[in-house]
Amino acid sequence: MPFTLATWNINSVRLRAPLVERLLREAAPDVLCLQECKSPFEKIPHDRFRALGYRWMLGRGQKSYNGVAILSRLPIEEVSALDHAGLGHARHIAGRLENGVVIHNFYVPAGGDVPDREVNLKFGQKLDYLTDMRDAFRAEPPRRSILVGDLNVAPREDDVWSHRQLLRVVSHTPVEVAHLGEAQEAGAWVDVTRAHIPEGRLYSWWSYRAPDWRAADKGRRLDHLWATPDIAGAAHSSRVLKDVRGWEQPSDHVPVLATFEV
Amino acid sequence: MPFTLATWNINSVRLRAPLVERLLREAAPDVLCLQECKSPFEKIPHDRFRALGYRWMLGRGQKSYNGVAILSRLPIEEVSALDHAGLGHARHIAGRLENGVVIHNFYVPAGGDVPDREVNLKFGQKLDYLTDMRDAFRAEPPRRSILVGDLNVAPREDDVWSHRQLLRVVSHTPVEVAHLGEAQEAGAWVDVTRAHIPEGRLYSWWSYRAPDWRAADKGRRLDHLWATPDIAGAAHSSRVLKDVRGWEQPSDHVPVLATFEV
DNA sequence: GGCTTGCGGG
DNA sequence: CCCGCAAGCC
Repeated sequence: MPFTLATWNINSVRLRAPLVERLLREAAPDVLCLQECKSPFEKIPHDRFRALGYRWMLGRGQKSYNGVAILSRLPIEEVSALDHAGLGHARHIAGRLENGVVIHNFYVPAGGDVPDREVNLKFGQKLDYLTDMRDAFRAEPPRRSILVGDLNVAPREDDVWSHRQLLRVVSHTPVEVAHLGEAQEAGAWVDVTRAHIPEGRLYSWWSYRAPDWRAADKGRRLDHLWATPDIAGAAHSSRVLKDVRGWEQPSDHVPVLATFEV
Repeated sequence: MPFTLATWNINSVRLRAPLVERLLREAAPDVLCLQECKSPFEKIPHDRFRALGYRWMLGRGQKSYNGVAILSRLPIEEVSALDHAGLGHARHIAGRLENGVVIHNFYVPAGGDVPDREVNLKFGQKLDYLTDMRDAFRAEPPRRSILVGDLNVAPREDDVWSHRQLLRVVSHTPVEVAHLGEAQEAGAWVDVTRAHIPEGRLYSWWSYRAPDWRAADKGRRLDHLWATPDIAGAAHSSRVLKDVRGWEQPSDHVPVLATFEV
């Protein structure tokens, strides 16, 4: 049975519940992974999503920050909720579908402004978080797994609007790209999105600060969809829903999707 | 030439600029007096109102609190901006139309929770404000004048949903009613609204706290429209636009209007 | 219950 | 530029 998976940094799931509903209606993924819910888990309006067929919801929440959730119209059971780097943040949830596929939903720390762990605690935490991801995948190599989320790193040159201008901007610095690469390699994760769309600039995030986001197009690909090699070949139809950035009162991120024939 | 005057506590003129525009379109008063603009005067979006024909705007503003303005499609010139009770608040503006009629726009202090000036500074300031209004009208008796605004007192028994239950609630206590009465008497002000609608309960404010404001109907008449005797007889068509309380994202106050044949 | 600002965070 | 708070006020 094929299933479609989507990941979306929603930037407040309560404020943007109508947008979530619209995505569920229009793109109709079987599973939707959300980040930056900015809500205690109990206060996520599951009823509104259940009414559209999404009977299952897993996640972790906290008051004002972070928060991840998995909405699903396929049965899914919680597998883990990891606290990498010991931050005590709601940044990960993992669930398993009945077909045995495990879905990891991550919200990697943004890392603050200055890309120097000596002067910016948050940058160090981001690197530590990615290191802990790597170590966890080394300790227990994932199988039949999918990893999605806002990883807050745009690894490739064509994942940003200007490689040169962003080399010292948090999200595209070489040290972050290296850390993300090690986490990816440790799990042998295949970048499904780029496997399907290997050429050309591809972004999933455009800052709120540029009002003419579409014209300027100064985006970054911060949101990722990975799979382990044993199921990566079953994936197809990767897409990044750029138009969602133009919806009414949008998130600054857009959904990234793929379909798996498993 | 007849002209129609409206008064409305807007509770943030910037947030509710669309509602102001709707009132200007649908009720089309010649002059609209606003209170609780909650905006520096320069930041009031006069352009949007000018586009509807309201070329003149007078007022006083401050950052977060208070603020009064007069929008007009008739020429109007500023006459005064009084600081009763020495509070340094933006609570009064007065202008004169070309026909000589002076319009006073007041926002009387709400007065806090406890109706006792010994324990509640704000209640004392409210009484002092009303006393200063009285004294100013005694010192210079108004002629051909209109006074409107949120006076934050519901003077009559049928100006509140329950006279008995509100006797010790700020806005309807005997001492406030007496102070307002002295200010009214000092200017020989005619309560135009009640001259035209003498019978029955009449409210201009419903708390935000009751979600079922229309069913419960626990209102108060805090917003007033007065005129001096020399022109009060020229007034007609008083109305209180109760439906405005049901508009999208409403103010807790509704507009009060009258037309003058002067 | 809803407005403002200032804050921390993106 | 936009989010969710925490205060203070109405």
